[in-house]
Amino acid sequence: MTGTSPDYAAHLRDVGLRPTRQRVALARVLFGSGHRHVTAESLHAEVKATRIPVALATVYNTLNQFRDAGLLREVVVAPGRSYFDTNTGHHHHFFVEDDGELHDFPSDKVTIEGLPSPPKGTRLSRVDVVVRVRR
Amino acid sequence: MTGTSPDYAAHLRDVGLRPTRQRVALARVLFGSGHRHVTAESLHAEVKATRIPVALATVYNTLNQFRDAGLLREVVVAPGRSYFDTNTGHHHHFFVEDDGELHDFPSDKVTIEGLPSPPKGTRLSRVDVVVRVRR
DNA sequence: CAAGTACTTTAGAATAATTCCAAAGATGAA
DNA sequence: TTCATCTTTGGAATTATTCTAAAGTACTTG
Ligand SMILES: [Mn+2]
Ligand SMILES: [Mn+2]
Ligand SMILES: [Zn+2]
Ligand SMILES: [Zn+2]
Repeated sequence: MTGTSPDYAAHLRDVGLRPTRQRVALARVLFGSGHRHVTAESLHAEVKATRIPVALATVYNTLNQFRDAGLLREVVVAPGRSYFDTNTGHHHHFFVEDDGELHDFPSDKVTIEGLPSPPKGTRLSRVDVVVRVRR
Repeated sequence: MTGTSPDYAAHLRDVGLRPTRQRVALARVLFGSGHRHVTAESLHAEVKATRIPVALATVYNTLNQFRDAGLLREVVVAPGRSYFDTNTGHHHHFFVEDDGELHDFPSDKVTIEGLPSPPKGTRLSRVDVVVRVRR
């Protein structure tokens, strides 16, 4: 073992969320290993497998809260297909259309130049690049 | 008046679709004026306003068929928010997060360099750039 | 630590977008 | 015209997500 497990309760308090049993369990699964792309359903299944009771509605609530708190980023790639991404840094995605897989790629090698300025009255929020590929 | 109205029936036959009354009506609304971003609902409302009876299911069927035939492109920007775009040429989008508006911008001024090669076993299908902005 | 209050979770109902179904209708090849 | 094939349609079904109101938990304060 290389390190102690992070103090998720403290992290949650930091962003203004009470460290409830289910929020901590969700955080553990989400942030315990490398970066991940999950759906509400897939995350729900995973957490239930850890024997901690969580309702699907709670998973949705929590994912939305984590997103709003900046802990997660939401990526929409197809109708009815919304992923939550634990990688909140600058990066883009490959989306494999056949099976719905999502893969990160770093944005530091990618240059996007010549973007027009935002429509008047608006300010830039984020630039999403999705590279769609097929098998 | 500057020109005769396009022969939508012929266009439809060209892509292997029977020129039914509703498909022609939908094509007319979709392609009769400049480029558009429509939802199934909005298009349904528009066509019904022309006094041609169309079921919402038919609008969905037709939009999917037109998309598969390459007459339309589908743009997904938010969960539950799918637009069909009559502009199938190379271009990208501004998405105004507050109100869901979508605006085109040409891709010819934009340079995207340094994209990594697609994951093995896949070939490139399309690159979508969505610039999210806020009011 | 005991209370009390505010915040959370939850099951299930509700919504919204989209697809499916089987029957009725339209299209076009012969 | 005839007939097989393709389309349309209303309504039910599906899927993703949100809402509701009641029951449970976390923090503040005394
Ligand atoms: Mn899912
Ligand atoms: Mn819509
Ligand atoms: Zn990612
Ligand atoms: Zn467009």
